[in-house]
Amino acid sequence: MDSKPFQFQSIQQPSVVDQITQTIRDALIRGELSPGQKLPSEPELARQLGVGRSAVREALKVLQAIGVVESRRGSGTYVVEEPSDRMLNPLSFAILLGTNVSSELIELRVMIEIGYCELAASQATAADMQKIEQAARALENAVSHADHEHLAQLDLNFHYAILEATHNPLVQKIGRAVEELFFSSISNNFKEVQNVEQAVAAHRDIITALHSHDLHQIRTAIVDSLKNTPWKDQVTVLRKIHINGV
Amino acid sequence: MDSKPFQFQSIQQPSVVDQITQTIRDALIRGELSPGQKLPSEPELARQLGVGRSAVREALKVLQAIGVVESRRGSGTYVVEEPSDRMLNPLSFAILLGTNVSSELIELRVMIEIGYCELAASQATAADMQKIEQAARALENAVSHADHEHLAQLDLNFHYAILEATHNPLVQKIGRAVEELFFSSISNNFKEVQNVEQAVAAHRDIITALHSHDLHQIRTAIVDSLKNTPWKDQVTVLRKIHINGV
DNA sequence: TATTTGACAGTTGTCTGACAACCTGATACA
DNA sequence: TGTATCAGGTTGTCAGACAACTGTCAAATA
Repeated sequence: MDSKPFQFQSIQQPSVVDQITQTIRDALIRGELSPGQKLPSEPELARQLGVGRSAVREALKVLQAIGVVESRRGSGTYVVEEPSDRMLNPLSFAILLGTNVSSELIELRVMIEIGYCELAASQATAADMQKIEQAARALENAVSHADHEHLAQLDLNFHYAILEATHNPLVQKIGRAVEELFFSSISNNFKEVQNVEQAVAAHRDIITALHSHDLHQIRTAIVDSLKNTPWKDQVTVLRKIHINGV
Repeated sequence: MDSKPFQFQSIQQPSVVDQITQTIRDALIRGELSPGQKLPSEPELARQLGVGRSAVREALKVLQAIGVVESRRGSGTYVVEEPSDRMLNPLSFAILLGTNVSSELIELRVMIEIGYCELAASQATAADMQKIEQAARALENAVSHADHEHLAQLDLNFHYAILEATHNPLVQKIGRAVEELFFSSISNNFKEVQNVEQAVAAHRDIITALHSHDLHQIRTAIVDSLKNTPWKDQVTVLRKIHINGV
């Protein structure tokens, strides 16, 4: 007889480290730990939980990477006061793995960029707009005498300036994460001067659009700005996005 | 004399663990490590990088928590094949930390929701639309005989259905993260039947808007759907967002 | 007195070594 | 051929050690 043996469901103990992470997380949920508060020291935590210090450290390192706690050498480990920049960093990892810089990533960029540009248009102060224009000029002036990496950074700065005009840290973090993903692509794209000039022109269009406060104008400016890229062949995606003759 | 002392710029070394994380991250970006591939063993990594095994372990634990790699005891550590769902969501920690449903979070939600709804409108197949309508009906039918937690889950499902219609895993992931953040708020809001009914009506408007493929209609449907919420008082934010009489 | 310096205990960062639990593939055996 | 056993490698966890750093407080200094 070749009857299959009964199959048990694989039982898996959560690792000690995961349990520690969970424990601290639960303490946060229950409000037993509040922002700014200091955690027990690592040896103390190890003693309380009956585990080794290494396990505690690994757990804390995870919480730290996620942005929940912050360790200060010589002082202690604290629950963060305000969500740190790192909080959304993992997002870029996820993005990296999920896709190979493909049409999906571009769709995401279009969506996010349109979103934060509209928000920026509605929230920007005069000073914000000045900074944005300043960032645009910086790229403009550097076109002739700067390597493509530096130029890409200036391009990034332009988008960061817009993000700052949203006055929304959350949106800024997501926006940054998305833009950074394109850095290397942009950098390579800027090896040819003509592409840089196209970017400069696109930036100018975006600025005008921001000033206009007109949704359609903003959208077209963004979409156009992304048409002159290494992924021209995926413009199909872009076309899919603007629906109503926008 | 009370001349101010010279001020040095604070110099800070990134920690060894962070450097390791960065190193592996870079290898991923450069494509030197592809999904499914096995990493060197911990002692080997420690040797190659000239660091202790603890540091390597902490770095790997971080990458593991983020969902980038997966460690199999007795076998080795591998780059994950497909981004796992158990990847703990960094965003959800934000809400634990007193970043409670603030105006910023709502802005983000409006931005993301409008984005993915437009994308869904352009990409949805007939089957997708059917699933969306089905999800809407599920909530509708449950209004009278279900607790508010269950109702909130159904509300969530409706948005998930829209997200699936985008056919973009990346957008889905981000969309889910954002929506989940509002789960508890939604849940509480649904304690009163009248609010559920408003949500049902809003869903119907959204479906109509999706069918229409009209940008303006989609935007207004989304914005309206968010007006009947516990954060009515923050509608100012919403008003700021639609710019041109949309 | 007011300020700086120095010593000290406590904390995190990192390394090393050790062992248990576990997986995998090869080997020996029936 | 198919099965059981074994050896080596790998991760999970612990323990101990030391360096680097921080905050505190008393002593020395102006």
